[in-house]
Amino acid sequence: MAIEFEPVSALHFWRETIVQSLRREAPDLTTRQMAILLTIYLTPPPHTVRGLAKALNVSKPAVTRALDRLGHLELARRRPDEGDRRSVLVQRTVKGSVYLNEFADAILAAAGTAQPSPS
Amino acid sequence: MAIEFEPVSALHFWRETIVQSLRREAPDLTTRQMAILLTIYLTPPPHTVRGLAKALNVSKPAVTRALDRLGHLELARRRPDEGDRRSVLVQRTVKGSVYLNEFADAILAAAGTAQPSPS
DNA sequence: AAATTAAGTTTCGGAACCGAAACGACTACG
DNA sequence: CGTAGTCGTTTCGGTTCCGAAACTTAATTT
Repeated sequence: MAIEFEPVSALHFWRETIVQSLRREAPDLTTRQMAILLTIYLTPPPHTVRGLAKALNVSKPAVTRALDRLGHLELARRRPDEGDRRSVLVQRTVKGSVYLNEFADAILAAAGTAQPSPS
Repeated sequence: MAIEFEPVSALHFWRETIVQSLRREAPDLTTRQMAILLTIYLTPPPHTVRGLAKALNVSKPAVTRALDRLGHLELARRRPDEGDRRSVLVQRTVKGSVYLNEFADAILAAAGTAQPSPS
């Protein structure tokens, strides 16, 4: 799928994607929660609370709370670090993979519809 | 700017954009608020509360509250409809334009880094 | 074995948000 | 007219979120 991106069409594309996700029944994640979820799935492990907080410029309690919510939704999972029991390793789940696959589809669909308006 | 989009790179691109906006001092808008702001700026007027609510599949009180916040941030403005005084017309502002221009820049920048373009 | 440092969580007070329902202002219809 | 319908806002009860600071547990240092 090839896209020619200009500022206005970039905004159209963004709008199309988030409007689609508003319509879905999929759980509505905050920006922070989404950033954490994407980081877990897209960057190499291990992922710790402290590492996520630093990488995303967010406080540690905010990461903890986001993980509470993601865990409750079964989109991510906490697992104690056997090597250092102070640490927590954040891991992926099947539901999380499905959720992000569907979200990627929404992005691609939006990229398709937001395109045709060069005039 | 040309982009080849595949599912995983679409997610990388999305992550890059929202992580950038997390870092900014720019006010953090909810998904609904962002959808409303984009709709005001990207689709033809007039924009009313009920129209926005219907277009975005959101309740009217949610639109009212989102407009309260956008108005307080001066990203959008309410103006009474002289023709039908029950209605409110939602209008753009200079700050809103600036905000979205910067956001478009963030999208384009993310598209650049998230995509080691093969062409 | 203290004392210190580190990682993550919990507490605290406050702010923002949500849907459903009630409400006031206004228009349209009979 | 008056009644019904429309539009946007406000109220109500409840949930979620936030940062700062205190706290718990575990590892490291002295």
